[in-house]
Amino acid sequence: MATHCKDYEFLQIEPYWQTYWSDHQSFRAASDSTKPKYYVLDMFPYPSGSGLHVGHPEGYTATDIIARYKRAKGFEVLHPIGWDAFGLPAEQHAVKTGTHPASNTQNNISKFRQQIKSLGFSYDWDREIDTTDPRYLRWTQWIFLQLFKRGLAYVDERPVWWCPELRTVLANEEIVDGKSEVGGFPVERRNLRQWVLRITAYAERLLADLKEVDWPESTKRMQEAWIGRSEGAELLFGLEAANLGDLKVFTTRPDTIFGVTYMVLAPEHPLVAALTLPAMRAAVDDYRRKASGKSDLERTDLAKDKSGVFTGSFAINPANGARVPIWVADYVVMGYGTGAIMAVPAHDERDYEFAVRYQLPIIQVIEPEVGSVNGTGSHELPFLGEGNLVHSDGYTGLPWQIAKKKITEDLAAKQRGRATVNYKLRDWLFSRQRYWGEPFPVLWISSEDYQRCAAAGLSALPATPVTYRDAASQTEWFALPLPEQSLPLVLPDVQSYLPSGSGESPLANVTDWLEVWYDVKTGATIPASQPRPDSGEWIRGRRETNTMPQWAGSCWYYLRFTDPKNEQAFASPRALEYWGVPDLYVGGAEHAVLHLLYARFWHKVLFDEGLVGQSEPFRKLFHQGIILGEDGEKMSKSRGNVVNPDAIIASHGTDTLRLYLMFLGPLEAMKPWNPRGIEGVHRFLHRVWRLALGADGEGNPKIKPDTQEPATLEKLLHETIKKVSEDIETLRFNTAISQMMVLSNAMQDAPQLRTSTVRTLLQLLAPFAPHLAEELWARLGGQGSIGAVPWPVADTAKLVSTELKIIMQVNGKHRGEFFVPVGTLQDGAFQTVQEDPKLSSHLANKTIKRVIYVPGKILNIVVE
RNA sequence: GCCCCCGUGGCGGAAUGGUAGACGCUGAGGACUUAAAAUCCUUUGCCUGAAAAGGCGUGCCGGUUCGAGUCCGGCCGGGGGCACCA
Repeated sequence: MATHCKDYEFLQIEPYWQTYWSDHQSFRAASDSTKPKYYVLDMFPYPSGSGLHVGHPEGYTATDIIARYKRAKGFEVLHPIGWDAFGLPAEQHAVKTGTHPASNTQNNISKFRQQIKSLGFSYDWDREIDTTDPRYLRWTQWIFLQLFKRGLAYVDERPVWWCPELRTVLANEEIVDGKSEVGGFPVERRNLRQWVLRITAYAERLLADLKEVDWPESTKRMQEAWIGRSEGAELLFGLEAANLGDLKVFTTRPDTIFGVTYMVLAPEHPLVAALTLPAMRAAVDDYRRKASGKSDLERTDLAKDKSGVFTGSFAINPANGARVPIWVADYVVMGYGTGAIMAVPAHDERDYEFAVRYQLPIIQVIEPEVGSVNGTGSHELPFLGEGNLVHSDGYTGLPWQIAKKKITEDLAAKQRGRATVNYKLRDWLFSRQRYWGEPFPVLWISSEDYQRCAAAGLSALPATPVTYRDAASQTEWFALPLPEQSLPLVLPDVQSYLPSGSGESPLANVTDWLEVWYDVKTGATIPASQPRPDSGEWIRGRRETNTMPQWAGSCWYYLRFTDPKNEQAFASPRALEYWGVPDLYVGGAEHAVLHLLYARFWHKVLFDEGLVGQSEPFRKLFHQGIILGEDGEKMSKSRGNVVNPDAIIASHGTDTLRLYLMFLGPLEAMKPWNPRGIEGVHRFLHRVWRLALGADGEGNPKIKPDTQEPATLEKLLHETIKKVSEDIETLRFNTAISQMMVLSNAMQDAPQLRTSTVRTLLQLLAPFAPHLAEELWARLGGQGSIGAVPWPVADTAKLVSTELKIIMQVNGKHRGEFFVPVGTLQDGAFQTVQEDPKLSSHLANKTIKRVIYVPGKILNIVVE
């Protein structure tokens, strides 16, 4: 038990206790425990080639403190770690070196694992998972099949960002300032066949259920904004060319319909060609060509300078029969609403700007209420505020909200519109043309074969088949899900990791994997190059060459941790029932929208399937802040301000690193690294060492099992127990540490110390600096691991004082202080002041107007 | 442009509307030492003052209150998110 070093030799002590914990399985999370459970989760890392930087241990230390604290509080704690190991860098490395991305990935994982282990976190390493492991990705594929079955996955030609340099498709979020996020290469638009997940079907619930979670308000707001719900109406405008039918627009302001002076179609709108008159054709075609060549970025760059062309056609306003010109302009986008708008320049900034530029009429139909708080009566346009309708036959005088409802209803009654809700949230582009990702467990088969499979009821098929038409061969393909028993579908080896230049992944070149005979009875496949077997029901199929994006594995990993080795299910109902979902989830704010939204979506699908018991995956969420470099800038290799945790562990020990990371400031704050500050906490740990042990390495002689301590120290001890406990619960670790410093300073000054006092300090310190705490605990005769000892409880009887310090103020200014017995009333306190010549001197020659007494705190005397 | 968060000593930061600056770093002085490191003690917001004490002070301006770093309004500065979403 324990090392024998006389000094604080952290390089001996830390590995010793890490081995001890590992040997004793100190952090094993038992699923059959009778204790209440606590599940605390870190956002698992992508094991990059550059290894850990100090930002990683910041969040991990926080959760480790919570985990160790909750164990001491009697909880069965699940505190796992794993690897979000699919990712573009590994694939790029493979392209460069020709080695399989799995080998590079495993090297990186080993490095991360070793680094994380040296930090002494109390993870249950038996539950380590790796998203690229076939035993894991099998269930990622399985969950995809559940989405597929429910009609939440489909295939569509989508204009996607194509990066010629990376030879891959990028998601919007992988593009920064019009360049690829990785490498900074130029990107362009290309239409490619993509898998898309119908997250929009869950938009309403994803929005509504934000009310149920304990998350940072800013994160909830970001998700709300991302989902972007807006209530309005779809309205039908007739067309002068009646044979073309109606023009459908979406608007949030049906109440302004009498102010419509023109219509705008997005350049990609399907009616543009038909509505363009011959005289306008050249200009419109030219405009559309230019618009299609523009990236989204260029379009937004030109936001200040709106442009458009007139088609020559007119629409008919369903409210008043007015003839309205139809324009094409790229400030209207095809992807939102109907891709067409009614323009009301008097009450919309964008329409106003456009109308001014092209000298289109502007009709005001909302007027601010004169004399009201909001309304000044001024008619400056565009007017976006509250008000009543004007120039709106039959509605004039109505407040706009009422008019909005009424006009929508009236148009609906005439079959000219209906109230609708629109979302900014788009369906989720769920495929990548890459090698290093989960293959889709789907086969493309012919229409006839699909009909046969459907008739035989052999697979769980969606209500509507997922199909696509191959442009070259004009064949329609049907997506057949693989049966559960043939999962996992693993990646085949490839000759080259370079994408096939056509936009398909390298998998398109692996003919024997790609083109197969498939036995619908057994789910078996053999290469199509072999003869079709005689027995069984073999059909021809082509595998999907797309792979899933990196998000897939991280959408459900928190569930796998509850039962990571299960081969029958993604997790057993029993494990899911006991562990449920994380009680606390800690990770960076950079995942505030996408990862958290995607995971919530999948979780809700699993909830709808009856597979999980909660509608939300992450009840409580916390974002740790970013640690900046010494220079106050973001840490980056190019700036040369990166702090490597390995170096700190070697020079100061991991307990010091952990403590310092928590002492820097509030966990959520962005804060710079200060190499001198670390000496302060290191000194603190040295002081604790010397407090416990003498120079000989034996117990400090001033510690006695039963000795008299000053009452003030006893009180401070219990105050510290209370504050440290509360601060851990609220993740305010910096103030918890400073309180322990206050206590240890007082203990250092005390001539005698009770053994129990020292032990309690060690217990409070144990979640923060576990190695040192274990060592000193053992040296002072403690039994077993300090982490297993029940957490100390503050004795409230020890917290009360008999005497209170009262601040004396005159007109709110601090003028002195005095002591009174507990329970002293205002008169008593005032009398004390009057009897004290020094205090009462402040009242000389003054008229006392009022006295305010806050018992135990303030006596404020208001004088004239 | 819109939405959100944040501005406190030389530095990181602390403060249920109630002593602003806890705790730590840095600096200064001292003890120990042949010397240095380490350690320990004192001190460290600014101004006046020998001291006692007093005045000023939480980005700026105003307000509410007996009392404001904290609440309200307006500005200035920094950070994050969204970005023609009709």
